[in-house]
Amino acid sequence: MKWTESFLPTLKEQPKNIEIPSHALSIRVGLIRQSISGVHTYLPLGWKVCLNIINIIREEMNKIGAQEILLPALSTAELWEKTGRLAGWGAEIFRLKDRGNRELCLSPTHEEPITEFVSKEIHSYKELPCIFYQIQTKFRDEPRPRGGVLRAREFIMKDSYSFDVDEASFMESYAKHRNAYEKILTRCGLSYKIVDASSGLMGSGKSEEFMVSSPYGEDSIVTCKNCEYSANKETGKIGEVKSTSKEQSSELKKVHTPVKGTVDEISKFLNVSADKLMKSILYFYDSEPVFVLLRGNHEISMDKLNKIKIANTETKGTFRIATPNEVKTLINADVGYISPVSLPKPIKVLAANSLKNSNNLVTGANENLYHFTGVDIERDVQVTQWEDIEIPDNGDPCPKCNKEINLEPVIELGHIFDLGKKYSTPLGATVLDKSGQKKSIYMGSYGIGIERIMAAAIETNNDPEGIIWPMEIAPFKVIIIPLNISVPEIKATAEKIYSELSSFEPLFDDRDVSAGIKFKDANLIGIPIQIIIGENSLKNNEVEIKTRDKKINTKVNKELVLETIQNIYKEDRTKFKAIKP
RNA sequence: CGGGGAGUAGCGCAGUUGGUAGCGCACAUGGUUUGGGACCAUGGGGUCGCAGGUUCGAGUCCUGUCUCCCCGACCA
Repeated sequence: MKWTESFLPTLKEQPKNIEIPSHALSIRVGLIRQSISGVHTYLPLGWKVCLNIINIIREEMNKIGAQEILLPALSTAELWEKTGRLAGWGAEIFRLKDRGNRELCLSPTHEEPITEFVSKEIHSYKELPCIFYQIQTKFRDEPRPRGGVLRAREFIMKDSYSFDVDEASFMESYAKHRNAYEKILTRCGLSYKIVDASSGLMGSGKSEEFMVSSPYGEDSIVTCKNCEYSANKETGKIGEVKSTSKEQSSELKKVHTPVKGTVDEISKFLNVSADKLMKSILYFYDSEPVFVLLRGNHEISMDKLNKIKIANTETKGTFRIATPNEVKTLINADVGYISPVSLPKPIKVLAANSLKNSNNLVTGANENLYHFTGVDIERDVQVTQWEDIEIPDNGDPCPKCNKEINLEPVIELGHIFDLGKKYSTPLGATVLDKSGQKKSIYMGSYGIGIERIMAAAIETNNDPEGIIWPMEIAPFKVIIIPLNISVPEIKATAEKIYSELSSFEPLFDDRDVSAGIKFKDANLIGIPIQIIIGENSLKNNEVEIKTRDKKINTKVNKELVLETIQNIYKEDRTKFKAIKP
């Protein structure tokens, strides 16, 4: 491709109001332009990168026997009602009406449409296992899009769905996907972590996420400094606190705290650290009030809480935080001044494991503007149940080895789910098994974000001058830079090299502009290999070959360019193979 | 949804007590340049986010509204 025949709008200036490096670079390099909040146009260069990523994904999906299809983006609201997800997605699902006033939506994901399709088409266990995938635009009305394509309202996802007769067979489909995802991300030049995750709205069982470490990531994972343990912050377990020798318990005392009842205010006022505060939050478990106790420096994990069954109740209920009015009525004090300590009528107490054996704590005194100090949880609180209900924090003990864990921000690139029969049962996707029995199909779903891969690749491969594309997703592998196109010899050499290298998708910077502009642009766009043709080296019949990652900077005879480039490319392939056999 | 900020040329910005709409870059034409974002000359480009209002007169003051960005809440 010749530069003068291409649309490559690079920007010299940093776009204003943009904080995230990959976002700013995407704009400066001319990969994307925002249309409306969270919705983007892909320019030729950006789309080329997306297509490269898509090609890798296609190859790896086809290798595991998945078949590509294309489901519609539009579906009826009714379909989503059948699985309860219309309400589950809430405002995040884009909805519209057709001319016949029928309620439609733009699919945010495709479990429902694919399951409906399969329910009509697949009837026998002999047709299973089966994997369908598609690469398609998804629509999610995110409350706050950010970071360019990192969190968008319209984005491209490869989503696949596996259909198996039983769990054992599903496990194989799942393992195939897990392996394919590892290959995809490795080929995209990313180093990733696979962590246990919360399946949230999507699934019912196990799920795992593919994460890339980045300070601009919106998710967090916990990893152990000592062992292999890692998980999403939401689901990460907290180990049992070591029974360290506990300090002498002081007497329970009621103190005047004429400040707001927040952890910050109270810890500042009493000059105690947040971890010495005991957060007491009133919830309703169905209709029964329950105190939930946390350490002051910890947050509750709703994901964990929702999995807990309160002892001696028959069925699993749901938790709902009490309203300020309900708190006032029940306790006669405001939120921030309540606790289960010295309550006239007892309320069930669900306490976080991290509070075990704790003493000299501060908590609400059930009277506005008063707190207790010297609380010993064993002595002063009737805990009915101990559970792991907190979001882990830096320094908490690892659930596997009890050493310290570490919180780390990450970008989520992929998420794979064990769906079980969550969709097949309500939508009637069944097969007849060997004995002629009707069985709901065992499903899995697997998503990976195309633009997020692009953004993550930029986020983890850039320097102050621009992007450093990983070879396989680079929009061009090679850029040919004749320093002065108006010198006939330079022009002729450049053109010759350009045609020699056609198999490497070279970009030929044939603009008649100063060398500085060409160097800056080449570094900004981040094409992996640069071939520089200038008068100085041409005197010795040589041209310069540099890699954008600065590892190679050499001069070679102009007849040996093709061979040199082939070697550099081969070397890069070897690197890829070395990471993942 | 809460808090903060911003909308003036394609991009980045200035615009004083209300008085003819500006600068840099980019763009076009001609010329000089050509190893790290060159130079000279000339030129095109704006209903100042939108709608009302005050005024002889509004980019500027008032009211409403839309959009975008940042922090938080929420969220595969």
